[in-house]
Amino acid sequence: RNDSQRLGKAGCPPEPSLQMANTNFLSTLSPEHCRPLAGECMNKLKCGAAEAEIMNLPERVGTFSAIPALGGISLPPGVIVMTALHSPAAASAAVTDSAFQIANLADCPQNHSSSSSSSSGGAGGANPAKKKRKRCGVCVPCKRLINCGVCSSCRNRKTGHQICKFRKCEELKKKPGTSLERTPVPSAEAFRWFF
DNA sequence: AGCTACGTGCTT
DNA sequence: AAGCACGTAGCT
Repeated sequence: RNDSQRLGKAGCPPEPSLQMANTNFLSTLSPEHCRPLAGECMNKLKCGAAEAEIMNLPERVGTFSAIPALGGISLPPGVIVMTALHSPAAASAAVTDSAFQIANLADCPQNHSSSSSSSSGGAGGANPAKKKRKRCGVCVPCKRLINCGVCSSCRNRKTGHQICKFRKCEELKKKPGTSLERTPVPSAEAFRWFF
């Protein structure tokens, strides 16, 4: 059983434009895709909450007053986006897709991995150089939820053991040590996710 | 135990 | 340099 099967109708057509179209925002609206498709840490409760919030959006999209964290303050969408992206407080009460995923980062094992992995390692980091890096979770590829199903990584999943090329984290593409923690997402990209 | 996907060596 | 194949870390 390959991923495209597990993801249901996931295999998207080879057209780049269509692939961009399925760049995960809409899919996030579906509860089904709320599940950890990529084996990442998606807290089910949060999923449900965010899902409910997202469901609220369409009817209030004019003012975005549906965002509880902002106390019903009406602001232009752009302002909300930027706020959500850069304010941890806003992000923790995520409503938007991007903010939702940022919020989930807080729950990612990588953020408390210092305790869990080092202890579970038995040797407990006796071999830190061997440690696998983890996806940043904020870059565009990381935000993709669906395997394209047509790239070499998808096609060769059995032997290649690689994540879909369109989902390969930008940070992981670089050599270890060449990055400054997390690469901030360009604001233009943020808008793209939001709308 | 089984799965996903990172790291790395080999091949093209 | 890019792609492929494999080992295996990390997670469920």
